[in-house]
Amino acid sequence: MKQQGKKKATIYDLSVLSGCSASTVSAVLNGTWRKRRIAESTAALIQNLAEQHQYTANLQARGLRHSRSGLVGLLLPVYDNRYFSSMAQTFEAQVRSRGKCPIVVSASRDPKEELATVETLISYSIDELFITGATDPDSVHTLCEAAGIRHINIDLPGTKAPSVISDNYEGARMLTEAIIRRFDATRPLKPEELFLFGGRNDHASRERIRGFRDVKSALLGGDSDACIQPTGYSPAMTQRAFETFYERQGKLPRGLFINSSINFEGLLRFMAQHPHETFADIVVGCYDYDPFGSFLPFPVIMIRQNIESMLEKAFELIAEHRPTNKIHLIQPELVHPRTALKGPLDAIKDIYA
Amino acid sequence: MKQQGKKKATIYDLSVLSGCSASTVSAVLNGTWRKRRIAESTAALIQNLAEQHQYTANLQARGLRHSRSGLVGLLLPVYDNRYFSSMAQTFEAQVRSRGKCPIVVSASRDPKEELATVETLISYSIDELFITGATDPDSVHTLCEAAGIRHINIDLPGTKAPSVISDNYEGARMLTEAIIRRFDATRPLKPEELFLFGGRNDHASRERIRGFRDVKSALLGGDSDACIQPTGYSPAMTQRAFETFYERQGKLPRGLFINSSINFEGLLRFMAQHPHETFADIVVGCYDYDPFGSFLPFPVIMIRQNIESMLEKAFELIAEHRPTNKIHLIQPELVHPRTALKGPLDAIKDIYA
DNA sequence: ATTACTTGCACCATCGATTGTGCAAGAAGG
DNA sequence: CCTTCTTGCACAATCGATGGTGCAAGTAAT
Repeated sequence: MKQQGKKKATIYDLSVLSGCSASTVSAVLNGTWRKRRIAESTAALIQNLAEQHQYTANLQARGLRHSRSGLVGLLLPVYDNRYFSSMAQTFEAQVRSRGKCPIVVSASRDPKEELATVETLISYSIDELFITGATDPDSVHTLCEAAGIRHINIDLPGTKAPSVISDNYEGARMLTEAIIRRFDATRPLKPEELFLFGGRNDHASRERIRGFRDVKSALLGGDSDACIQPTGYSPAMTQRAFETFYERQGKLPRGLFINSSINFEGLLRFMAQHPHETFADIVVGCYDYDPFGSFLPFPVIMIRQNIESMLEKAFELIAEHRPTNKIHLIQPELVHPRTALKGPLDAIKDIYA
Repeated sequence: MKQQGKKKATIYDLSVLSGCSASTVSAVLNGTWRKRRIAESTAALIQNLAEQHQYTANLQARGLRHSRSGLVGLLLPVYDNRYFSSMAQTFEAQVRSRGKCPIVVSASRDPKEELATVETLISYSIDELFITGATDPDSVHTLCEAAGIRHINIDLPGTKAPSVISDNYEGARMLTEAIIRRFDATRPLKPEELFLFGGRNDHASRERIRGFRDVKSALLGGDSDACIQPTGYSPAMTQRAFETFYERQGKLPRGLFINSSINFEGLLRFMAQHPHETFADIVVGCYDYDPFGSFLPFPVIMIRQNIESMLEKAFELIAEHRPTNKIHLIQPELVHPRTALKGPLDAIKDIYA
């Protein structure tokens, strides 16, 4: 009974086969048939036919009719690091558990790409959009608004849409303090030995920098602009910053606050060019958690953002009838060196076969 | 001129505004207007209106008409590791460069979820589907076949659809040999000191295990089944395998072949429970590349699968009119310890602002 | 037997875009 | 002035699913 290579069966095909009208077939197959007082026997007949012919609804047609698609989108800047890939993984699970279909797309932190991508998603009548790492959240907001699409910002505070953000200020404070305290009282960290690398002029970076400076000057004093080295979210730029620093100073700072795991990859590239000894005495704090990063040969303290809670809260907010544009803060977590946390992959069953 | 909160403009709205028919509007906006001999001036008028009213086509309607959507799908098992997240990242870039819209979904290595997800994608009339890490590629094939959707397997050899796979056998050979040669001639690795952890009964694992055994018995002799410890693709299971081994032997094997970075995370969890000294003398080979993994405190040799080449080849094959079901092998690359390779993120421009 | 419901389903417009076809007005040619 | 093109566009069917409305046949009530 297979339709090999043929077109897919439609309700019209089943309508002819069953002798019923297309609307009856439709009602039976989308579950509204009791409401429409279709006879039990008719329903059974049609359901059998549908199964035999492997009927599946054309969701574009349904979406066209409903102006909704059942799709829920997640807009990411990139996939290829543990923060965003965990985000995607968790998002998928949560959307599926709500009976919808998750769609993940990335826009490479390119404002044009972002808008084009969002327009495309809107054109497919996605029902909801979760936005994270957008460079221009307010323009994205404008598009969604115009199309009447519910949307929410994650870890980026748009002024116009509700947002769930990680408490970057507090996280940075915890991390900075942990770095400082990690040093022995016999050879404590001096103010000119603590630097921040990475980040750019986005909200998250600004907050982290603020937290870093506040704690640094409180505990060590001697704060100056020189200890902040923004490099954008680029491994190559970050590597260059380390090389430059090293050339000038002949060594790395003993205390390193790295703004994200992407920037941390810049340090890896630097490491590949220099012997082990270069890193004998350093302590790294990285704002992002990567399980492998936690086990490097020097102490790496990490901040794990609470992705599940952020998404959970986001789903909650987006479901509200009239979401307010308030900003919801979620606390991140400090992760000590040599720690392997469970992640979204642990939720996946993998029967060894 | 913004349509704030209103419905989106359609060709009918523009039809009324311009005084032209909807078909004329459609032709102008989809670029076929020259072919339809629409006057230059009419086109300009309509294009202006479209811009003023922020017209964007309803892609569900277009897709319904065309039975195509412009979407290209990638089916992943999971997002949250560097192999698959790199795959997603590279896929996105390649699809975009071809003017289509990439859609990435994961199915958690669950056969049911896989089929359901593919059915959903088919229902949206996706144009092409790239499949990787599916547990049941042949069923997926059957669905695609029935719907007439071009599809291709990546790193998993379906018998029924064309496949591009990584040369897992050769990769495993290189990796095994590199592990063995890493040991000093003064204290060479003995056959009972080399173990393989991870993997399950899928094609990739089988090939890797085959390569491992062949090289091991050739170089060290004394092969036995005991040195293969399959644990599925689960960090937790892998950790348990290490703990069990450690309890029994009082130490880890000096040579460790780890089947994937997911399994490597099991080793991280084990590491968290044991002091540094436990790992003083070991050499790890991991089949998968993770930049952070490459810099752990002991030598980690990794295999980087050539994702760009695999996808490139896949795009080439899927574009062929009549693709043959042959299997195309792509060579992976050995990565020495302490190596930070460039990745797909380097292609992303990040102007520091 | 007449009125009043209930049951079970068919009819048809609709969502927005696409495209084959047809046709009027004007230009060109005889 | 009468054909024959060409130009420029309108008409209407179509993709597949949905849901409001209408209506015949059957049942119950008076």
